[in-house]
Amino acid sequence: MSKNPLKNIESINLGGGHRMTPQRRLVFDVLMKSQDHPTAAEVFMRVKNSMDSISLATVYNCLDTLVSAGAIKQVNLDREPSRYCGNLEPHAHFHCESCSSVLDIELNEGAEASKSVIIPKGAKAEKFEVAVRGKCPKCARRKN
Amino acid sequence: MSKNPLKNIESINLGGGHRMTPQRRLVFDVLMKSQDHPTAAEVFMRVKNSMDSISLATVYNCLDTLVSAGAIKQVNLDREPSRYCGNLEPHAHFHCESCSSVLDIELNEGAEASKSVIIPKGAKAEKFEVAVRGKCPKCARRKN
DNA sequence: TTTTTATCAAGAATTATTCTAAATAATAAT
DNA sequence: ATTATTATTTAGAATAATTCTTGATAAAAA
Ligand SMILES: [Mn+2]
Ligand SMILES: [Mn+2]
Ligand SMILES: [Zn+2]
Ligand SMILES: [Zn+2]
Repeated sequence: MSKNPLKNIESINLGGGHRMTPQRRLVFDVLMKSQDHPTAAEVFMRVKNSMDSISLATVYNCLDTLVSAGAIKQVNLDREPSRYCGNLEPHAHFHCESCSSVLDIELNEGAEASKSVIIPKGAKAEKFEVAVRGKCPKCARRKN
Repeated sequence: MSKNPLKNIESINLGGGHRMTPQRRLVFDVLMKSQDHPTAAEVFMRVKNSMDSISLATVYNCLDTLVSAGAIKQVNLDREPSRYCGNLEPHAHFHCESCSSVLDIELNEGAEASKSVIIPKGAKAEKFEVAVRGKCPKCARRKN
């Protein structure tokens, strides 16, 4: 069973006069099938299998549109290229320091991240993000 | 009272045959005096007041060296330029979405961020980071 | 002093991303 | 159905933060 129960892109409303297009559909589909948080360049390579004529600029455009529409998420690690995530469930990310892979991690109900920090008086906190870095299971078990 | 009780750079050991130099001292001093998480370009401008001949490349080099030595921290927000922080106490960061300022926020003792996520079996978590984004007190009170 | 090593500075190179402009396609208006 | 409007795609140029290269300088070691 896939973690991302294949959402039908037809059901996704992009809003603001945005059209559903073959390119956007393909980019979205790649993300729904991916568990590994691909970069724009990786999405580009995967989409090219279905549509050889697509350009990298279009992939960037589609990713931006889908992120704005809330259909996918953008994941930023330190100084590395942005990665994209098709898992819309609330979750956090684990960044492996040796292989740079990104894993979804579940949030613990009851232990909210919002309770771990003290928001300054008068500030309006809108989003809490927890990131963990370390070694992924694969890299942790490797000797050295 | 400053939040960063002016650490004497002489007392900082950079390790690995790294020398203390006037440039590194100045960059460090700027960070100790700053509460606002300046970017490399901002550090550059501030350091130029004391040493007009310093170059941006050197500021980048000094910042990297100081970060590696653990004398300062690097703070990365989404796709924006890196910022640097002289506050070595454990703390988190609040990113204002309207003015892009970065504020230190305190960690709540007892409600650890590590408890809010479920680490994958076999992974070695080394660092937990909580980031909050929203509107800083100044921007929140402004009538839109 | 001579040799070695680290650092600095200027500018070139890199790289992820955004922008520009022209072509194409979809939608709306007539 | 034609025409006009608007959105989209594409290739390539531009941008911007950062890193790299290289030739001085300077400090430390021999
Ligand atoms: Mn994810
Ligand atoms: Mn800070
Ligand atoms: Zn790994
Ligand atoms: Zn603000």
